[in-house]
Amino acid sequence: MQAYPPALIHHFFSGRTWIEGAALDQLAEMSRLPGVSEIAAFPDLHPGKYGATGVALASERLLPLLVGNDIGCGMSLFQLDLPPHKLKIDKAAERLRQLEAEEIGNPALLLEEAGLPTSLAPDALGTIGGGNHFCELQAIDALAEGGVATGLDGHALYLLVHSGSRSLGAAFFSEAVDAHPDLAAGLLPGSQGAVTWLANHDRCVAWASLNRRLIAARAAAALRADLRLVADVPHNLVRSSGRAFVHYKGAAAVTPGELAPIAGSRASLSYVVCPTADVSRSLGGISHGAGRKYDRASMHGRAGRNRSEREQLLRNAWGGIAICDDRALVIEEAAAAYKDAGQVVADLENEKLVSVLASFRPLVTFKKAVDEAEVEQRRRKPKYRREGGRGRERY
DNA sequence: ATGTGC
Repeated sequence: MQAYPPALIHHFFSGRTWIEGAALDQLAEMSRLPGVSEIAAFPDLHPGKYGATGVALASERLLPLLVGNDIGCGMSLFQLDLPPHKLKIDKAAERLRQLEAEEIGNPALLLEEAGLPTSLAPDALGTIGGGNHFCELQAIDALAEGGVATGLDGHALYLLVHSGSRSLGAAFFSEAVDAHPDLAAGLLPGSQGAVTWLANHDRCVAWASLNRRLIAARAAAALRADLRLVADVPHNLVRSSGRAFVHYKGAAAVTPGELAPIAGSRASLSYVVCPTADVSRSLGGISHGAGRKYDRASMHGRAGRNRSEREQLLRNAWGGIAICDDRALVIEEAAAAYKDAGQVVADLENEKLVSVLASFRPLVTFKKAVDEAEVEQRRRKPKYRREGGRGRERY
């Protein structure tokens, strides 16, 4: 095997930001992957399954493991034609609870309009998914002069949507894993494996963007509002740059001058920033969110140990509420699991990668609502009931 | 992240 010199690792975070040692170890491992020339690490850096998250990485080989299974995942921000002063949070939450029951139109037609095959996971369109994904109703907390100039409006409500390619990216990911036993070593440019993965990748990026738009359209319909797209920025993808592939893993792939959302947590502020020309120093990447401080498993026992604590986790300091009927997810996504997005943004600003345009407070965070129809169907056809009585009875 | 399942 050919030996490569380890890649240059650039840190775009300060000593004030908590960075887990395991993530730095992963960075060092990633710098020794074949073909890697340069790595940019951002303040939301944290350990991930196939390498650290919060990273942009340039390599002459394609490294699908680094992008992971949610190919095309990203953040989109929309402005609503609703003023915050009229908002009744409980009423809005009640309406948003029905988000995924709202019509999205003809999926085949929507896919066709997006230049995608009509067979591409049409039934999953407009769904949020799990994990850290959400659709959040927000109001501007603070607005810089530069924010006003870009059309951000302190007297409007906003929707921030974080979602990806659902089962589609996962299917292409495992397809690549199955086809290439040595996928960790990367795919060579122009190889059949690289061409196939890149084509699937491009579809996932377009599908995920469409998905976020449809989630927002559903939310706007539930709120009886109209909406306009402010920003749409993916953070799990690859971009070609000359001879190199730049891999973004939990790092927003930005363009100088084009607005980018940086998500806070369920109970802390989110931001909209304007990337500067200096992002050429960070491989065109910036942070995409606050970044995890504690992994999902270690949150159990750390937060939400009893019912009243869990109920508290659904409320925030601004009177906002979260809709999440999944008890484990409430705990795993507690604000305490995340770093402070304000510190993340301060580091990026200090590195001259961005200017901050506005901060946003969370009012209603839609994560997961129990589908009553589905529950009812399961009740009729119990999954674990068998004729022969093998296995445990569920009811 | 994932219809998180034999």
